[in-house]
Amino acid sequence: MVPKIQPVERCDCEVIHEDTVKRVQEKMPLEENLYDLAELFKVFGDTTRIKILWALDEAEMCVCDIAVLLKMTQSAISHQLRLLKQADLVKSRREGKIVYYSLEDEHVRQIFDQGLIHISEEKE
Amino acid sequence: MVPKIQPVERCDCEVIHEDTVKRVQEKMPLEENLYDLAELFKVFGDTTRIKILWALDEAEMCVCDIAVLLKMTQSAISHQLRLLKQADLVKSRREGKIVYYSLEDEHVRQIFDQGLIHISEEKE
DNA sequence: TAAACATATGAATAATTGTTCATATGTTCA
DNA sequence: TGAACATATGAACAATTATTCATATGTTTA
Repeated sequence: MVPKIQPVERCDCEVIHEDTVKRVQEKMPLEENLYDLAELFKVFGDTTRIKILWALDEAEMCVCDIAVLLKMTQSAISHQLRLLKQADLVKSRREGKIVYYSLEDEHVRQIFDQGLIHISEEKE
Repeated sequence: MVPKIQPVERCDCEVIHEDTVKRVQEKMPLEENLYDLAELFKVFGDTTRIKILWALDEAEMCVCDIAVLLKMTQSAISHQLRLLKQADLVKSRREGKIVYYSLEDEHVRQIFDQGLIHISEEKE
Protein backbone atom coordinates (compact mmCIF):
# COMPACT_ATOMS: atom_id res chain seq x y z
CA MET A 1 0.00 0.00 0.00
CA VAL A 2 1.24 3.45 -0.93
CA PRO A 3 1.83 5.56 2.18
CA LYS A 4 -0.38 8.61 2.44
CA ILE A 5 1.60 11.84 2.40
CA GLN A 6 -1.28 14.28 2.56
CA PRO A 7 -4.08 13.41 4.95
CA VAL A 8 -5.81 16.63 3.92
CA GLU A 9 -7.71 16.30 0.67
CA ARG A 10 -7.69 19.48 -1.31
CA CYS A 11 -10.47 20.16 -3.75
CA ASP A 12 -11.43 22.76 -6.27
CA CYS A 13 -14.19 24.20 -4.17
CA GLU A 14 -11.73 24.95 -1.41
CA VAL A 15 -10.05 27.31 -3.86
CA ILE A 16 -13.41 28.89 -4.62
CA HIS A 17 -14.13 29.28 -0.90
CA GLU A 18 -10.62 30.23 0.08
CA ASP A 19 -11.66 33.45 1.80
CA THR A 20 -14.32 31.80 3.92
CA VAL A 21 -12.10 28.93 4.98
CA LYS A 22 -9.25 31.27 5.85
CA ARG A 23 -11.50 33.57 7.85
CA VAL A 24 -13.07 30.71 9.80
CA GLN A 25 -9.66 29.17 10.37
CA GLU A 26 -8.42 32.34 12.03
CA LYS A 27 -11.40 32.56 14.38
CA MET A 28 -11.08 28.89 15.34
CA PRO A 29 -11.00 28.48 19.14
CA LEU A 30 -8.21 26.58 20.80
CA GLU A 31 -8.34 22.86 20.20
CA GLU A 32 -8.38 22.42 23.97
CA ASN A 33 -11.57 24.42 24.47
CA LEU A 34 -13.50 22.56 21.83
CA TYR A 35 -12.24 19.32 23.30
CA ASP A 36 -13.45 20.32 26.77
CA LEU A 37 -16.81 21.29 25.37
CA ALA A 38 -17.22 17.92 23.70
CA GLU A 39 -16.18 16.21 26.93
CA LEU A 40 -18.86 18.12 28.82
CA PHE A 41 -21.62 17.10 26.43
CA LYS A 42 -20.34 13.55 26.44
CA VAL A 43 -21.25 13.41 30.11
CA PHE A 44 -24.82 14.39 29.28
CA GLY A 45 -24.88 11.87 26.46
CA ASP A 46 -25.83 8.79 28.41
CA THR A 47 -29.30 7.70 29.46
CA THR A 48 -28.28 6.64 32.94
CA ARG A 49 -26.51 9.91 33.67
CA ILE A 50 -29.38 11.93 32.21
CA LYS A 51 -31.77 10.10 34.50
CA ILE A 52 -29.53 10.73 37.50
CA LEU A 53 -29.27 14.41 36.66
CA TRP A 54 -33.00 14.64 36.22
CA ALA A 55 -33.59 12.93 39.56
CA LEU A 56 -31.12 15.16 41.37
CA ASP A 57 -32.86 18.15 39.89
CA GLU A 58 -35.97 17.00 41.72
CA ALA A 59 -34.35 16.19 45.03
CA GLU A 60 -31.07 15.59 46.79
CA MET A 61 -30.68 11.83 46.91
CA CYS A 62 -28.32 9.17 48.18
CA VAL A 63 -26.73 6.51 46.01
CA CYS A 64 -29.02 3.66 46.91
CA ASP A 65 -32.13 5.80 46.49
CA ILE A 66 -31.07 6.54 42.94
CA ALA A 67 -30.31 2.88 42.38
CA VAL A 68 -33.79 1.91 43.51
CA LEU A 69 -35.40 4.69 41.53
CA LEU A 70 -33.66 3.73 38.30
CA LYS A 71 -33.76 -0.01 38.99
CA MET A 72 -30.03 -0.32 38.59
CA THR A 73 -27.23 -1.64 40.76
CA GLN A 74 -25.56 0.52 43.39
CA SER A 75 -22.26 -0.05 41.64
CA ALA A 76 -23.42 1.22 38.28
CA ILE A 77 -24.89 4.34 39.85
CA SER A 78 -21.78 4.97 41.90
CA HIS A 79 -19.55 4.73 38.84
CA GLN A 80 -21.70 7.22 36.98
CA LEU A 81 -21.88 9.60 39.92
CA ARG A 82 -18.12 9.68 39.92
CA LEU A 83 -18.09 10.82 36.28
CA LEU A 84 -20.74 13.42 36.99
CA LYS A 85 -18.72 14.72 39.90
CA GLN A 86 -15.51 14.85 37.87
CA ALA A 87 -17.38 16.98 35.34
CA ASP A 88 -18.53 19.32 38.12
CA LEU A 89 -22.15 18.56 37.41
CA VAL A 90 -22.97 17.16 40.84
CA LYS A 91 -21.65 17.58 44.35
CA SER A 92 -21.90 15.36 47.40
CA ARG A 93 -22.02 15.61 51.15
CA ARG A 94 -21.64 12.81 53.63
CA GLU A 95 -24.01 12.32 56.55
CA GLY A 96 -22.82 9.30 58.47
CA LYS A 97 -22.95 6.27 56.26
CA ILE A 98 -25.02 8.03 53.65
CA VAL A 99 -23.64 10.20 50.88
CA TYR A 100 -26.11 12.66 49.44
CA TYR A 101 -25.73 13.93 45.91
CA SER A 102 -27.18 17.06 44.38
CA LEU A 103 -26.77 19.21 41.29
CA GLU A 104 -23.70 21.42 41.32
CA ASP A 105 -25.32 24.56 39.95
CA GLU A 106 -27.86 26.23 37.70
CA HIS A 107 -25.95 25.56 34.48
CA VAL A 108 -26.76 21.92 34.57
CA ARG A 109 -30.44 22.67 34.57
CA GLN A 110 -30.06 25.26 31.82
CA ILE A 111 -28.16 22.95 29.51
CA PHE A 112 -30.76 20.31 30.30
CA ASP A 113 -33.64 22.63 29.51
CA GLN A 114 -32.16 23.79 26.22
CA GLY A 115 -31.91 20.17 25.22
CA LEU A 116 -35.52 19.51 26.14
CA ILE A 117 -36.66 22.48 24.08
CA HIS A 118 -34.81 21.16 21.06
CA ILE A 119 -36.28 17.70 21.52
CA SER A 120 -39.83 18.96 21.83
CA GLU A 121 -39.61 21.20 18.76
CA GLU A 122 -38.05 18.39 16.79
CA LYS A 123 -41.17 16.30 17.23
CA GLU A 124 -43.56 18.87 15.80
CA MET B 1 -23.57 -19.10 40.03
CA VAL B 2 -26.84 -18.30 41.72
CA PRO B 3 -29.22 -16.51 39.37
CA LYS B 4 -30.11 -13.00 40.41
CA ILE B 5 -33.80 -12.62 41.12
CA GLN B 6 -33.81 -8.99 42.19
CA PRO B 7 -31.69 -6.64 40.14
CA VAL B 8 -32.84 -3.81 42.38
CA GLU B 9 -30.90 -3.61 45.61
CA ARG B 10 -33.01 -2.39 48.44
CA CYS B 11 -31.41 -0.68 51.37
CA ASP B 12 -32.41 0.75 54.70
CA CYS B 13 -32.03 4.32 53.61
CA GLU B 14 -34.54 3.78 50.88
CA VAL B 15 -37.07 3.13 53.61
CA ILE B 16 -35.99 6.33 55.33
CA HIS B 17 -36.33 8.26 52.08
CA GLU B 18 -39.44 6.46 50.92
CA ASP B 19 -41.42 9.66 50.45
CA THR B 20 -38.77 11.36 48.37
CA VAL B 21 -38.19 8.37 46.15
CA LYS B 22 -41.90 7.86 45.61
CA ARG B 23 -42.46 11.51 44.79
CA VAL B 24 -39.58 11.62 42.33
CA GLN B 25 -40.70 8.37 40.79
CA GLU B 26 -44.12 9.79 40.05
CA LYS B 27 -42.69 12.87 38.34
CA MET B 28 -40.28 10.80 36.27
CA PRO B 29 -40.57 11.68 32.56
CA LEU B 30 -41.17 8.99 29.99
CA GLU B 31 -38.19 6.73 29.44
CA GLU B 32 -38.38 7.69 25.78
CA ASN B 33 -37.94 11.41 26.42
CA LEU B 34 -34.90 10.96 28.62
CA TYR B 35 -33.47 8.62 26.03
CA ASP B 36 -33.97 11.18 23.28
CA LEU B 37 -32.36 13.85 25.41
CA ALA B 38 -29.29 11.69 25.99
CA GLU B 39 -29.14 10.94 22.26
CA LEU B 40 -29.17 14.66 21.52
CA PHE B 41 -26.29 15.39 23.84
CA LYS B 42 -24.41 12.39 22.53
CA VAL B 43 -24.29 14.14 19.18
CA PHE B 44 -22.63 17.12 20.81
CA GLY B 45 -20.25 14.85 22.66
CA ASP B 46 -17.60 14.40 20.00
CA THR B 47 -14.75 16.73 19.18
CA THR B 48 -15.14 16.41 15.44
CA ARG B 49 -18.83 17.20 15.53
CA ILE B 50 -18.29 20.06 17.94
CA LYS B 51 -15.74 21.54 15.56
CA ILE B 52 -18.11 21.13 12.63
CA LEU B 53 -20.92 22.81 14.53
CA TRP B 54 -18.64 25.63 15.55
CA ALA B 55 -17.48 26.10 11.96
CA LEU B 56 -21.02 26.10 10.61
CA ASP B 57 -21.93 28.69 13.18
CA GLU B 58 -19.34 30.92 11.54
CA ALA B 59 -20.28 30.23 7.95
CA GLU B 60 -22.20 27.97 5.64
CA MET B 61 -19.65 25.53 4.28
CA CYS B 62 -19.36 22.59 1.92
CA VAL B 63 -18.08 19.17 2.91
CA CYS B 64 -14.59 19.52 1.50
CA ASP B 65 -14.13 22.98 3.01
CA ILE B 66 -14.81 21.51 6.41
CA ALA B 67 -12.46 18.64 5.69
CA VAL B 68 -9.67 21.06 4.80
CA LEU B 69 -10.42 23.28 7.77
CA LEU B 70 -10.32 20.40 10.25
CA LYS B 71 -7.55 18.53 8.45
CA MET B 72 -9.65 15.41 8.19
CA THR B 73 -10.79 13.19 5.34
CA GLN B 74 -13.89 14.00 3.34
CA SER B 75 -15.32 10.64 4.32
CA ALA B 76 -15.01 11.23 8.05
CA ILE B 77 -16.65 14.63 7.75
CA SER B 78 -19.43 13.29 5.58
CA HIS B 79 -20.21 10.53 8.06
CA GLN B 80 -20.41 13.03 10.90
CA LEU B 81 -22.55 15.44 8.91
CA ARG B 82 -25.02 12.66 8.40
CA LEU B 83 -25.31 12.18 12.15
CA LEU B 84 -25.69 15.91 12.69
CA LYS B 85 -28.42 16.04 10.08
CA GLN B 86 -30.25 13.08 11.56
CA ALA B 87 -30.25 14.93 14.87
CA ASP B 88 -31.71 18.01 13.18
CA LEU B 89 -28.70 20.08 14.12
CA VAL B 90 -27.66 20.96 10.58
CA LYS B 91 -29.37 21.27 7.23
CA SER B 92 -28.01 21.11 3.71
CA ARG B 93 -28.72 22.51 0.29
CA ARG B 94 -27.23 21.36 -2.97
CA GLU B 95 -25.81 23.75 -5.54
CA GLY B 96 -24.61 21.71 -8.45
CA LYS B 97 -21.91 19.33 -7.33
CA ILE B 98 -21.48 21.11 -4.05
CA VAL B 99 -23.57 20.50 -0.93
CA TYR B 100 -23.60 23.36 1.53
CA TYR B 101 -24.24 22.71 5.20
CA SER B 102 -25.42 25.17 7.83
CA LEU B 103 -26.84 25.13 11.34
CA GLU B 104 -30.47 24.11 11.58
CA ASP B 105 -31.58 26.74 14.07
CA GLU B 106 -30.86 28.91 17.08
CA HIS B 107 -31.09 26.07 19.60
CA VAL B 108 -27.85 24.61 18.50
CA ARG B 109 -26.06 27.83 19.27
CA GLN B 110 -27.84 28.16 22.61
CA ILE B 111 -26.97 24.67 23.77
CA PHE B 112 -23.44 25.33 22.60
CA ASP B 113 -23.21 28.61 24.49
CA GLN B 114 -24.54 27.14 27.72
CA GLY B 115 -21.83 24.54 27.49
CA LEU B 116 -19.16 27.17 26.96
CA ILE B 117 -20.36 29.10 29.99
CA HIS B 118 -20.08 26.01 32.14
CA ILE B 119 -16.62 25.24 30.82
CA SER B 120 -15.32 28.74 31.45
CA GLU B 121 -16.66 28.91 35.01
CA GLU B 122 -15.24 25.48 35.72
CA LYS B 123 -11.75 26.76 35.10
CA GLU B 124 -11.89 29.59 37.61
C1' DT C 1 -14.41 -4.88 68.38
C1' DA C 2 -17.42 -7.28 65.25
C1' DA C 3 -21.27 -7.09 62.31
C1' DA C 4 -24.11 -4.60 59.26
C1' DC C 5 -24.72 -0.99 56.22
C1' DA C 6 -23.53 2.56 52.45
C1' DT C 7 -20.48 3.67 49.12
C1' DA C 8 -16.34 3.32 46.10
C1' DT C 9 -13.48 1.09 42.85
C1' DG C 10 -10.45 -2.20 39.96
C1' DA C 11 -10.80 -5.62 36.39
C1' DA C 12 -13.29 -7.90 32.85
C1' DT C 13 -16.74 -8.08 29.37
C1' DA C 14 -19.93 -6.57 25.94
C1' DA C 15 -21.58 -3.02 23.24
C1' DT C 16 -21.05 1.25 20.94
C1' DT C 17 -18.78 4.27 17.87
C1' DG C 18 -15.27 7.21 15.03
C1' DT C 19 -12.23 6.68 11.32
C1' DT C 20 -10.44 4.55 7.24
C1' DC C 21 -10.71 2.30 2.87
C1' DA C 22 -13.03 1.20 -1.10
C1' DT C 23 -16.54 2.27 -3.84
C1' DA C 24 -21.14 4.05 -5.18
C1' DT C 25 -24.09 8.00 -6.41
C1' DG C 26 -24.93 12.41 -8.32
C1' DT C 27 -23.48 16.53 -10.97
C1' DT C 28 -20.96 19.31 -14.43
C1' DC C 29 -18.61 20.09 -18.53
C1' DA C 30 -15.89 19.13 -22.56
C1' DT D 1 -21.22 10.16 -23.49
C1' DG D 2 -17.14 9.99 -20.72
C1' DA D 3 -14.07 12.11 -17.51
C1' DA D 4 -13.54 14.74 -13.43
C1' DC D 5 -15.30 16.42 -9.35
C1' DA D 6 -18.12 16.45 -4.84
C1' DT D 7 -20.41 13.78 -1.75
C1' DA D 8 -22.38 9.53 0.40
C1' DT D 9 -22.04 5.09 2.34
C1' DG D 10 -21.08 0.02 3.59
C1' DA D 11 -17.74 -2.84 5.91
C1' DA D 12 -13.91 -3.44 8.92
C1' DC D 13 -11.00 -2.12 12.61
C1' DA D 14 -9.56 0.21 16.71
C1' DA D 15 -10.74 2.67 20.59
C1' DT D 16 -13.89 3.99 24.05
C1' DT D 17 -17.16 3.02 27.57
C1' DA D 18 -21.27 1.28 30.52
C1' DT D 19 -22.24 -2.42 33.34
C1' DT D 20 -21.22 -6.36 36.24
C1' DC D 21 -18.77 -8.83 39.71
C1' DA D 22 -15.91 -9.02 43.46
C1' DT D 23 -14.08 -6.63 46.94
C1' DA D 24 -12.24 -2.59 49.47
C1' DT D 25 -13.13 1.57 52.29
C1' DG D 26 -15.63 4.15 55.57
C1' DT D 27 -19.34 4.64 59.13
C1' DT D 28 -22.55 3.24 62.75
C1' DT D 29 -24.22 0.49 66.37
C1' DA D 30 -24.80 -3.42 69.30
